[in-house]
Amino acid sequence: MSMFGAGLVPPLPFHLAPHSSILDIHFVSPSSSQKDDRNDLAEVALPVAVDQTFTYLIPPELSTSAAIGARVTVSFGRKYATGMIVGHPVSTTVPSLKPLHDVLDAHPVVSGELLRLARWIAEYYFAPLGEVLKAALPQGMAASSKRIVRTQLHPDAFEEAVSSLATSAPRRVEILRLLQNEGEVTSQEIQKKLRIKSVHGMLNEMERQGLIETDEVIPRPLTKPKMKEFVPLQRIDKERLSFEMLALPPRRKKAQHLLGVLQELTGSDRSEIGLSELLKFSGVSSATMKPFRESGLIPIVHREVPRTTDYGIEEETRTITLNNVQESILTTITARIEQATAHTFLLHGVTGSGKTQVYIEAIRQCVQRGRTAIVLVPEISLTPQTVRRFKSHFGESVAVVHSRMSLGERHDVWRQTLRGAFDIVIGPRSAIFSPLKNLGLIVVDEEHESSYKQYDSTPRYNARDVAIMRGNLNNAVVVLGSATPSAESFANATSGKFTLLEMPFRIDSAEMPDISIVDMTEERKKSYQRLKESLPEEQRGRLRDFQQPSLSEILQQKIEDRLSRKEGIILLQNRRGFAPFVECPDCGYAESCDNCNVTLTYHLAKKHLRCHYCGHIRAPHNVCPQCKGLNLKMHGAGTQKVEQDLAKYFPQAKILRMDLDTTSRKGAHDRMLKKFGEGSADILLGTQMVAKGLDFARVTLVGVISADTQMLLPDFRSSEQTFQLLTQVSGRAGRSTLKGEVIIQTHQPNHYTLQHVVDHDFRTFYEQEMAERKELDYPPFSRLVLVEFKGLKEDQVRQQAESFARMLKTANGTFTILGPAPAVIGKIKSQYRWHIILKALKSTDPSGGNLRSVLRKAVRAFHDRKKNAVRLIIDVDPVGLM
DNA sequence: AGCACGCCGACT
DNA sequence: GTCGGCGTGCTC
Repeated sequence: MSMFGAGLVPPLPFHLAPHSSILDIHFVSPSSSQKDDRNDLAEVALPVAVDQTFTYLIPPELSTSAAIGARVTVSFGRKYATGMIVGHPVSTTVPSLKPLHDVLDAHPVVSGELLRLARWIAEYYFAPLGEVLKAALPQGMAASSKRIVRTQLHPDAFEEAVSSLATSAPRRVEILRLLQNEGEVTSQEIQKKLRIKSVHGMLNEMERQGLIETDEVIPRPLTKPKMKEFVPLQRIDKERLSFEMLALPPRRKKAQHLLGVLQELTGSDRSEIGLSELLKFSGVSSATMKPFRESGLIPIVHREVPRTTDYGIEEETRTITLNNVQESILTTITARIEQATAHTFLLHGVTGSGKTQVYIEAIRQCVQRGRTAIVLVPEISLTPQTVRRFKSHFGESVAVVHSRMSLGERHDVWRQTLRGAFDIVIGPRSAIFSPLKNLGLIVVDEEHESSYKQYDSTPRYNARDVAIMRGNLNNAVVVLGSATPSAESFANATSGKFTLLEMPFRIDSAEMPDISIVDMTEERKKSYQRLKESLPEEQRGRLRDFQQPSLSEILQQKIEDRLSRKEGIILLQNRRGFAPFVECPDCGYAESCDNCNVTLTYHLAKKHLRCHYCGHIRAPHNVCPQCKGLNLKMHGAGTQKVEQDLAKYFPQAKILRMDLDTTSRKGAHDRMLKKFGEGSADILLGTQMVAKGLDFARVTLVGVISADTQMLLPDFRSSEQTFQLLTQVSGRAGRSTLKGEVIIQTHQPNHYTLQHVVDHDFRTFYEQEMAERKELDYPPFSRLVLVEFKGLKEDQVRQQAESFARMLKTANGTFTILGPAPAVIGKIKSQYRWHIILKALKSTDPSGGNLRSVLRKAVRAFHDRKKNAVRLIIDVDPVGLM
């Protein structure tokens, strides 16, 4: 059964077709309502990689609870799976229906609006509806069963079985021994520990022999909700309270005080207080409390609360004074919120222009009008600093979701949100699915960030675009904010699809930093010359080993200067490890990964080579394996190399290195930022994570070690991403009265991207970038779909890709087909990768409808062919083409 | 995806 | 008979 009505044009990319009505795709035509219609069928979406839903029978005892949007467990194949009811078909052609096993939710956990959003995502991003819904729920809510294995054999019978199988069936003996040691194990654990490939066949055979028993059990990962005690102030008997206060002996000062505090509280407009807050506030122990609890004078109720993290003291004031620009923008946004119609704004404000203050005030306006708000932020910038800012303004009514939270915490927050406990949710990508009712505003901060796009698993959605769609469905206002908007969004803003709001100046009249470019090719010549002159004639042979220092002379001077003035320094090197290449200068051999087509990076701490794609680790060669030469050399510089150079030049400086390797431990990221903010470190050196979302007044120097790493990548977005990153990191400099300065090192000093970064000129960059995009028909002039083929055997991958391309070509669509060709990185984790890039011009296929329908047919045909040792991945609006 | 089922070949 | 490997087809 198709999830969508047959023959309908698939959904159009909304921000290009703002008035599409294609969302009304699921309906039952009135003529079909006959008296033989059934009412005992449920259409269930399951998180499996097949593009269809499944029909189940609703047993009478579940008929009242089997509502659309409720989760159900069902028998699926030999397993139990958790799915969601997405419809109630009135008839079916399925010959044998299974009944629903259970309904897990008394009330729907996905509203009609969210379900419609999920359907749109499924259709637009070519993902099964069940997988979309799974992504929209907290982890663990859509679990499928595991096979639990145990043995009930009597010890004597057990030993007998073991000895009789000892020679004939060694594998079974291993399984029995494992069960003996561990008690119960899952089939996956057996597979992993004993490295058995086809466990299930073996388990089935053993079950038949009576050696073991197995059971399908759905794990219950949901932790117990956290309960808290509250004192409901309205239920306190005030007269009795005064009476008992008088009755207390005078020496019981603590108790007197406690009751006094309570008396005051009952007179306030508070309706309740947490017991722990009450005790803390009145400075008494729970022992003092005990008799009152027992006598019932102070009533206690237990209630579920979310596990909260302490984000520290509220530093900021609750009131914000907006400048004129901010004020007028706020008025514009508020007016739209009041209209309660969907509308998208692009808020383009330079770094330090006070966008967050506008968000906060807009949210306040929204909440005051009884509506709710979602704030999306890139995960990396969801630091305690950011969170505290929102917490201090909205307190208990804001829920925070971030990656450092446990599954239990996230689950609690989600449940509470569903129940209506929050007006505001702030979180990364997945927070766009927050079950808020009466949504009025969605803020997407740093809308250009590629982390909004889920690129590594289905559904491959972009939360920014999903936000716009959710805004449409909920009549909510969407505010996309950025100092460096994506070309797509800016094009939509100039064409009038979005409303452009601009904040061209920094607040509090802080100045933009001075940015200068250092030509590293010149630097190289200079330092080579200097070295040559410093060496005596007979030692000049050593110049062959000359390695350019990672810091130019001028950057060194500037660092020296800031160190002496005790001002903060941020250095960006967007590459981790020590050296990204280890090569033999004699024969050209380069250390590369066995599983991936990439070079290995040398890591100093462990003195090993590491693959940044698959994690493969091995020791470096001492002798070139190709020519037996002894001259293997390291090239390029990662953060570790820069750190080493810094330590050499500035032995007295305290350096914090922040990259994936130093922040993998929980909380490390926050601790480092805190340390740097306090001034107990001088230099913050790191990958792009130093560029995002931090705001330290003491930073007056930003250095970019190499602008080239990203800029020269073979990807159509590389200029744009470089511009964004450099502008962003530059914005870290000089955020207060101290003027900031930025030094960018490059071998491409005349590249247009860098020139516009220096001039703080987004507009001109944008125009030039648009010209480049137009030349090659890239977005926003076209829409792209990346079709990837992946498999262990290259010839199969190539063949599948070629036949897929032939299918597309014979369909004679109006779009361009590039490839198939091996991907830029031709192999990752031992899987060969081939790509087909589809490009539909907006001028010829404005809705993308032609591309979608042709592609859908080809995908169906591909899956019908079944011989699938090759995986097909469809990535709509990909962020990168590599 | 996850699993069953069938078939083959090696080993015993 | 046991076990691993591989291709194919299905899940309401």
